[in-house]
Amino acid sequence: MPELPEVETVRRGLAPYLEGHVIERVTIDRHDLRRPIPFDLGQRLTQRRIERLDRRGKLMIWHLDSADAVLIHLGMSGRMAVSSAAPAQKHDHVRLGLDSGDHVVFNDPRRFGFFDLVSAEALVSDPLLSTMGPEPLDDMFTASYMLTALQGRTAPIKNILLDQHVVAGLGNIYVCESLFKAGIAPDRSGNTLSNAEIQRLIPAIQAVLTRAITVGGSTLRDHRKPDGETGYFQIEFSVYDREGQPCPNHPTNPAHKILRTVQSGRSTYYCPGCQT
DNA sequence: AGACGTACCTGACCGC
DNA sequence: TGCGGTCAGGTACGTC
Repeated sequence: MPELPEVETVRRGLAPYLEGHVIERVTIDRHDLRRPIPFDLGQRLTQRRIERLDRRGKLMIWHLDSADAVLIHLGMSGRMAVSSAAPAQKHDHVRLGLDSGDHVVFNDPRRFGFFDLVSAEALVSDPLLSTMGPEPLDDMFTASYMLTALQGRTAPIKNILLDQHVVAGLGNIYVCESLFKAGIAPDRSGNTLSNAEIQRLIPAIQAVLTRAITVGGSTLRDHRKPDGETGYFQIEFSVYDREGQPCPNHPTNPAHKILRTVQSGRSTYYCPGCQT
């Protein structure tokens, strides 16, 4: 699930319950996530105040009143939830009790995500964070940056946009949707994109992400806002998971039926009429 | 270096 | 109802 809009939705949902509050109790269910939970995480988190919630790509970062920061990746199936008091659920790996009486839970059935605690020095050299490409909604993410990034890249543009080193936060859903909006076929080699196409791609990505954040992300199966509500962007998908359905731009034209292909083992949805 | 296949893990869904 | 196969939003690693 969780791509940039979902992580941003979770961050915004959690912030009012967490920022300024003190962690009083830490319960860990199991340590063997994609990154092992540090054995001393409970000790280092207890009595720490959460100063600020941040996000970088698909990573959520909690800045504390200590030299540590919490790094959270939701993987494929991760969720965060806040409640006044709810019974522990299956796959609740980390549970925090706050001074407000609220409980914050990290739940991840597939354990592709992680809940890590790193020092300030380790944060800047973190293998994910230190090599991550620009934030797509930042001024740094421009057509000229992308032109350089695509030089010499023969891989399909779909795969390149999934590469977090090129641009942060895009996953399968938002890459498919952005390429549709930009009118670019997903199997095009990166280095064959024209200037005009790159000029369309940047604002297309930004528009798709911005709209998705506005409506709380996409809920296919797992994604929930911290209050348990679903996101709503899946209602607005143009191509993703819409194989055989009409393209929204040309609903009556049979040459504009959404197709599904597989690229590097992952589903790609696109309109063969609109995307060339 | 870049591209590609595979592995990690659990749950949902489909056909039989 | 149960079983096996397939698929899923992501990243890391080995190989060429």
